[in-house]
Amino acid sequence: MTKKGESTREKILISGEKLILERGFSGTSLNDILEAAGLTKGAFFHHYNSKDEMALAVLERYMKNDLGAFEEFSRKAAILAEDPLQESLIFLKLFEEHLARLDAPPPGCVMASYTYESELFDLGVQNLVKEAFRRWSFYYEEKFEKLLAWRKPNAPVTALELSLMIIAIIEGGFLISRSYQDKTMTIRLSA
Amino acid sequence: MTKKGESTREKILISGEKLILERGFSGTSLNDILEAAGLTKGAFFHHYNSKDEMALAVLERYMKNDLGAFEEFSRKAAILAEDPLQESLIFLKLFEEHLARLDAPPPGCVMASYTYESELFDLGVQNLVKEAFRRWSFYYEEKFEKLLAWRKPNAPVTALELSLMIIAIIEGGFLISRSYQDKTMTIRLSA
DNA sequence: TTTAATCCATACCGTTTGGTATGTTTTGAT
DNA sequence: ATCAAAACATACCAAACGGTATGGATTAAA
Repeated sequence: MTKKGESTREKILISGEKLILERGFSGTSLNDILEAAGLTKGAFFHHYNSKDEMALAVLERYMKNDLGAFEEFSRKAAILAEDPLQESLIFLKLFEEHLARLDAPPPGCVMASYTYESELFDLGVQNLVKEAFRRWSFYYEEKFEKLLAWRKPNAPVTALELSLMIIAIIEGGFLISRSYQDKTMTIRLSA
Repeated sequence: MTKKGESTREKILISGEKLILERGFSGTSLNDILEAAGLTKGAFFHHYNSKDEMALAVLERYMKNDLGAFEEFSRKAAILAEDPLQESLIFLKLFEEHLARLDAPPPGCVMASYTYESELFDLGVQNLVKEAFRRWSFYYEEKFEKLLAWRKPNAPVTALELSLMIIAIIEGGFLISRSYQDKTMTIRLSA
């Protein structure tokens, strides 16, 4: 894989992700993507054997970026904080600023987009979406574990419940803020 | 509009909603819908002038059903309860049972589905989605108003914030439970 | 500088898409 | 029973779709 090749792959995935988040996967044609990326079919089918194969690549890239940012914020928060609660709050703050920054594509989540078209995807993609949610949830679970060990909660909640809850809130926040076309509305998590 | 005509309209909208929730709007072809409904193009274009016109009708029907159920649960809860908190809890319980019942189509929300393909729809549909969220949120807002007036909350929260929060949780719950293929996971709201 | 592999553009193909044209059946009122 | 309007089926269409075939340009190692 040459550098040029790698770059066009990225172009395809970037344009693909953007358009998929705007119009959905099957609402996005290959020509749409290639026009946005300034490429042609020859380039596309040299790198991917089918549109579905690209769907998988888009998801993998999204996951890598997302979990990468997650770990970065996690590290920063661990350094800056002095106790578990402060750490979580700093982390959420960083995550929030991150969400506020990305506005070029309408805010959204590739997993969520694929989920609402799930019947179209093969099991490989479906399972990867599930895996992504699981991984994401597990990261939060670890954080909540630490919190719950540090201070007993008022209500009897588990770390797993809380992690699923926060993911649901984020995903729902994407939806509402997008429908309202108000990116600041990706709902304040600090409640 | 004869009774037969009304019935075929319903068939189209029912099959349409089901398939749209499974595959997304543009992932669902007219032939898919018509095959599922046992009809042909002649029938379809007699009742709707375009696929987009049907998208609108599907959304309108979904809103009517959804808000209808909402008001029904609201009435029942008001009768059964003795104080605002109990009323809200009963309402949530009814709503939860309602969600548990509908399993034939994969659980989901038409507004959410359209939102992740929003660039494909004209402003009429986009605004109706926004309106649906607004109405939905307003119903919850009223409930929270009553609750907040009854008992001062610990944290300084507004009814609007809480209503948006609960909608986000429900929408996010749809997503996760669907990806996990576990309908009981549409996340316990009682937290 | 040659050379083989990678990379990509162009032209084309079969299928599916949303939509139309036209004719037949069904319905409900008179 | 008659008849006009409503309801539907069938056959067809142009455009867009995902995908292929082929040949020319780039690249990087030898």
